[in-house]
Amino acid sequence: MTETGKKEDRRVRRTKKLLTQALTELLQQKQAKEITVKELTDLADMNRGTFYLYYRDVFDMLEKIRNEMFERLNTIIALHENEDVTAQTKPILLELFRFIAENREMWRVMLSLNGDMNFLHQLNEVLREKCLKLYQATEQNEDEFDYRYSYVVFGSAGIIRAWVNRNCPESPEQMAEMTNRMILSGGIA
Amino acid sequence: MTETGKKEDRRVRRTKKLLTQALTELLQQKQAKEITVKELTDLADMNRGTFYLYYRDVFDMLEKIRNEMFERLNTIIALHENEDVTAQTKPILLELFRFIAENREMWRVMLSLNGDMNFLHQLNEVLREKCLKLYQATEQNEDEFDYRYSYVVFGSAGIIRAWVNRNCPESPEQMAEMTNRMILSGGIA
DNA sequence: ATCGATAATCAACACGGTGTTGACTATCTC
DNA sequence: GAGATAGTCAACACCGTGTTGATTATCGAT
Repeated sequence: MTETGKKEDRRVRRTKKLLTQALTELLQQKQAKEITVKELTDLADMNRGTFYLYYRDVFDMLEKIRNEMFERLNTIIALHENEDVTAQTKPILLELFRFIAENREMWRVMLSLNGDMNFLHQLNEVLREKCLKLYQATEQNEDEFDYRYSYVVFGSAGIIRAWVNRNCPESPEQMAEMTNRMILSGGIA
Repeated sequence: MTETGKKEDRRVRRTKKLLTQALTELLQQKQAKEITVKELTDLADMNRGTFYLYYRDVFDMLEKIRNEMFERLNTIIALHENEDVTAQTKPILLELFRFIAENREMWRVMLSLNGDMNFLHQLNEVLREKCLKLYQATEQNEDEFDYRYSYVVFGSAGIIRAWVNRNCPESPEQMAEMTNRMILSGGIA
């Protein structure tokens, strides 16, 4: 998707960075739907027309940022392609929580009240294949898979949400262990 | 919140109903942010000004509909106030899934791509107290409660989402049993 | 240091949805 | 039937949008 092949012009990097910072700041205060291009560029202190050089509107910008994050997430997942899915504490979970901690502001915003269902949906898509393998390794009741899978992925999103909302006090190691435990042994009992 | 004490004028009921129908229809096609008051009232075949008699904008309308739904949900939950939380298949879960099936269109929209994080958040709030009781009955590790609770509620939301997306092929009884099982015995194993 | 390329600025524009107004007409409740 | 109130209609100023062309500032590369 994104042409990261050639390094961008310094001015372009600067502009996108300023806009992303401004958007992140505004998303702490209000929902994306309430954010206008005008106030975004006002906050970033740049001409309104500059915004349209890179994004169609605020939601398009949000989508591009989201895609960039999931591209990186996919890279991480791909590195664990041939991993033993029955291992006790999954290294991939640890990597996931480390990645989240590094980008905690964006994850917090995305999973917050002002967040985005698309983010949850995309998270679902990314983890689907991975879950399928885990599922096949444990030979479960087949027609329930969609529900089990939805339960696990959404539940994990809930954990992540609670974690980033508290600004990640626990270590990624703790979180990976806990999440793995909940996935395997259930939420309550 | 909403003054349901006195019965509304027939004209008011008609107007709100038409607007709600139009909104539900439009939400199947596009996101809330893309829906204008103009096209909403055009579709409902009424004067644009009439909309402003009851709602500030499209999102305000969505919020009022959401609140109304959660009011009814709270009523259901309150009826199960003194219930044995250690029972095998929880009657409250059954009631929940029946309620969802009756309002499946709205739940589908609310949990869809075009949905609303506020809905998830409000669902969290409503089920928090109930989960607390369930938790206290099983005497778990205390400092993990927030995470366990988030996992269970979000996970359940995932199940609900998958269910309404398929237009509820399974019965509420089946779903209540399955959800209860996943909450107690985990997502995978 | 210079030069060609291009990013960013600025002013200006038409467009369309917004939210509100006042006068009217239609419909409801009692 | 009478008084109250909901809905209609036309009109209004307002504001953000998305785009334009001309100008200036900054970049990367030689």
